[in-house]
Amino acid sequence: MSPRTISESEFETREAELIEIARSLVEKACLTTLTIDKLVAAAPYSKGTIYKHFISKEDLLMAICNKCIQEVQELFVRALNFKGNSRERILAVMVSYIIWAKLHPSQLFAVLSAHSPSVAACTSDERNTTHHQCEASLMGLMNQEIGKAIEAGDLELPEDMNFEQVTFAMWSASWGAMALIMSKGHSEKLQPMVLERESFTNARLILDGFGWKPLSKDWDYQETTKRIAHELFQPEIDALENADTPFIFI
Amino acid sequence: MSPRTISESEFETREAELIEIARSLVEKACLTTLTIDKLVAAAPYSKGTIYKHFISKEDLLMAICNKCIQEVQELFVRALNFKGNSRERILAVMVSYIIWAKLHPSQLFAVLSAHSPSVAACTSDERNTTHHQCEASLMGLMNQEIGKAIEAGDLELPEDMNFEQVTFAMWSASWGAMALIMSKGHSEKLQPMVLERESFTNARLILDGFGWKPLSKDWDYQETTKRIAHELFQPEIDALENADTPFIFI
DNA sequence: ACCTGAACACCGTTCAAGT
DNA sequence: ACCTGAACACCGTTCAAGT
Repeated sequence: MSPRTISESEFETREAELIEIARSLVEKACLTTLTIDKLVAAAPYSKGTIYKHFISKEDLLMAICNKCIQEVQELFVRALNFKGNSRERILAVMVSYIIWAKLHPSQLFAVLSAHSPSVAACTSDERNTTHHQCEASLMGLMNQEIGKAIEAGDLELPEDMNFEQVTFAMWSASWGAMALIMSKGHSEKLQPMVLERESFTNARLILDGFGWKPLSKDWDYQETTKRIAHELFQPEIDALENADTPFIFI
Repeated sequence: MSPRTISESEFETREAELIEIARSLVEKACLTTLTIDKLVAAAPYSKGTIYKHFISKEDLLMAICNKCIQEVQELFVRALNFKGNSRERILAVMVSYIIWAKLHPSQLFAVLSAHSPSVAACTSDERNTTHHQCEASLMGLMNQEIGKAIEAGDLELPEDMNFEQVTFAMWSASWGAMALIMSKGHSEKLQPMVLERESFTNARLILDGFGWKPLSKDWDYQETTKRIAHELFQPEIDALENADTPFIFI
């Protein structure tokens, strides 16, 4: 093959291909066993070429994380199309996140791990920028929904808070539940915790705390959850069923 | 020195010493740069001896984590002695946790990192058991407080929830806020988030969601926070001030 | 101009030799 | 019985040589 300048788009295609291979390696084994050597072995390119794309192993991890966030974003968009009130749509987002996490536990671990100072420290500036854009985009979807809820009269923004803080409250509560439950092996105390139930509990408490209507006492959100699953995520629900990690309806 | 059998207590003393050296290395630099080689260099024992105590690097990390949890537990106990109502005592626990995290950000990172399946997988059974005991003990303190709150008529246990779930809701919401804020470098969206404010917001929402009295609208918890800081943690507050990472009163 | 893979450095883990 | 540290294996990163 004669040497020639590869175009930017070819470069990007190759990068996407590498990220997919890396993700499949994570999926087949786990994040800890992912090495650059294994990526080289699984990819049709050499080590040097791979280091043209990722300046470090952490950079690769962040690239995987960003791809995951984009995938989650698609689910969020689908969730926000749910025909219902504003709080039901927020619940749909929660459901979609939980479904994704249960479908791809190893990828979730990549997302969790990518959120550590040591990873960001070894990541290229562009990748970091992209990462922040990905997260800002997710937050933007939520902020938009908050605006709609206020417009609809379902929510009153606490005077000393902005949209980002409201989103952060929901985000961090979900994040904590996921991180603790999904990351944990066999803790006696955490064993009985169920991701679906605890996530919904957190969401319910936070949303009731905001006075986001309809309050949990005034609405059957269990019924809403069933509708969400059935109307928006039936294929994913079936996939979870087949993988013997069924979605638990509380 | 003539060879002789070392006693169990000598062995434990040596282990505690090694853990302290490892913690000081983490404190001086960061968790990522901690290596067994550096521990060997800093400790008066050889590599082989260190592997008598820790079956892997992960085992050492878990040991550090457990020591941190014990330290946090002492702060919790102090917090629960606060003279006030049940919800104020819960707030005192939150304050103590935030203070510890701000005093020891690198150690917090060790605690966060230890909570990952890959770490638990490479940890000795005893260490893992101890870890679960440490966390169960922390949860036990909270559960006890929940019992007192119910007795005092401040809280009504939701019929479909047990004590552990109530504790988990508070724990996971704090965990998520800490993990996201402390682990993050310079995200534009997360930059404006303030650990103290966001943690208290989460706690307020969760506790209001439970209907834990006095509700935030009926009590000046900002005043309580000041009292907690002053009456229980003045030395730590001063230390934070001197470290140029002051505790932020919202 | 781009790609390759040998070479290097670092670090977690083991174990034969020593006391 | 206990300790030591050289040796090994693995893996992230670089760069001189090749096309």
